[in-house]
Amino acid sequence: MTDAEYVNIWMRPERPARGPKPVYSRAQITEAAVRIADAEGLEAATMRRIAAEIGAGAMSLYRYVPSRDNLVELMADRLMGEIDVTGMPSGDWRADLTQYADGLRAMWLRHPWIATVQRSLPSFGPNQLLLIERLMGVLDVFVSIDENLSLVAMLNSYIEGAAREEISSAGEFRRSGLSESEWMARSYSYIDRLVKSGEYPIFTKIVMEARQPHLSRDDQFRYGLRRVLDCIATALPSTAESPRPAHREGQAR
Amino acid sequence: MTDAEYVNIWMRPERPARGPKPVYSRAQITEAAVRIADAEGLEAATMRRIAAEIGAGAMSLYRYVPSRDNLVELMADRLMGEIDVTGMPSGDWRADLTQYADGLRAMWLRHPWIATVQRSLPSFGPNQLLLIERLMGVLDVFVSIDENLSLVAMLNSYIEGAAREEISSAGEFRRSGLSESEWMARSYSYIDRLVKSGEYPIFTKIVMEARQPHLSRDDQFRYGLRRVLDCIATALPSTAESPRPAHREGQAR
DNA sequence: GCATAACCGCGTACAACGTACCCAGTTGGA
DNA sequence: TCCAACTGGGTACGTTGTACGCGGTTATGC
Repeated sequence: MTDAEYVNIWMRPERPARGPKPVYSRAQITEAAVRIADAEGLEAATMRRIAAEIGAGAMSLYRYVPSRDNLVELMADRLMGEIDVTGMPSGDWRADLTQYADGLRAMWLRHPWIATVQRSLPSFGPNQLLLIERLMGVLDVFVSIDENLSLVAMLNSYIEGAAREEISSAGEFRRSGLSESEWMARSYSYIDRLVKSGEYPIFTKIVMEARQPHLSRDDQFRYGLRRVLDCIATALPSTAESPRPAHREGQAR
Repeated sequence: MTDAEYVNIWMRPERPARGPKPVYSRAQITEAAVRIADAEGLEAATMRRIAAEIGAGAMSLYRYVPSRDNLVELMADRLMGEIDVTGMPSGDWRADLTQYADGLRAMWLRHPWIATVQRSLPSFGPNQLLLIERLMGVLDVFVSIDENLSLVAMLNSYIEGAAREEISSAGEFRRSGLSESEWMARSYSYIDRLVKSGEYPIFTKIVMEARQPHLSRDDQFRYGLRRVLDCIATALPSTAESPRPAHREGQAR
């Protein structure tokens, strides 16, 4: 009954404060779990492993967190806190959204396991909430709330999609157990076979382009981002664009 | 050695053809796994459960598939085959991309568990390859290959992002073990507390809007998609837009 | 025609997982 | 001072992916 009351992690108090003082803390456990996930992937962050990391017994974690799923929620919200959105409705919406985009992408690349946590239901942790307030505050003065939602969703989709692609194509060799060069050698023969078959002309062009990219990953991201921002600009009133005209090319930074 | 040769599922032959005739098949196993995942989520599609579904012993599956991870790859590629891209470079790129977008979104909503399979490395199954050829063929005549990649990535990100949001906000209550109404009642109290606190004005506006949406999910998707297509249009040469002018409003269909 | 190698389905077994349950020790409020 | 409410954590259970090996089946070389 009292347990069922707190289906939501964010409503459950960390410690009811009656018995002996707890030795550990949610923050400490979350930190250890993030550390392990960063180094070895999310599936390596088992309850036993996390407990060992902080020198506790496996079952002790359940004094602080109701389940592993809930701990992952905590981890995800902790990551949201890494994105710097201080002073975010600054007046220059392009600068704000660019800073946010860079921050979110960088966070994904630092913690690629975030791609594997599916929010089965929206989870509004404190960091997530703060992010929503600041980020959506940027366009709030220009457009209606549903227009804002639509635009921010498009921006977020672009960033996450780009990050997902970077993660899957460049990193995350943990799962396969192969080193990067090993995998390259293996998959090369398969891709080579596809190319040589002549049945996939466009795929072949993609492979050739990928072998000799003339844009760095950062630049590719920036290029696509500028396109998305230009797209957002068309949905804003003309008064919004004053600090930095849409058609003039600003420097990259 | 001979096993290590086939790290890639698509290079491993289904059956070496020497011993007795196999009773089952990869396609049959994949089909059963998809059926279970659709009904009860991907984590319910265990090897034992899949085997039981087709009336086989658990270990028999390993005669056809090297590991569960590889089976999931097979499942994902099977899903790609559901998207109708026949005769796709039709000349009307807007119509083509709209059809693709609707198809991909519908597929995601039919198989929400696809959101939980992370391609740790790009997996080019036959259906995936065919999709790439047809889809990227649409813009191939207008732009360079890297521009095409950038545009298609943006489109895909939008579709997947929108689908992810629909899945997490509307469906997928399997994991929590709660019914929809139960969960609504629980989370309502949390959201209500956030709203009443007055600390989150924009979040509050979002909640109010969500309670009384004035656009259906389909329309929301279409609205955002049109914006993305308009954005793509600006990157295309003016000759591309002939069949359907950008500034004239076509009917929804 | 027949031995044999290469396959088949699948039962058993094992390590690793999340976590229910329990117990001894600790502590703040009465 | 006592006891309820906590603490850390050991043991144990059900479930998972899958390594291994068995007895039966079949295409192939002689």
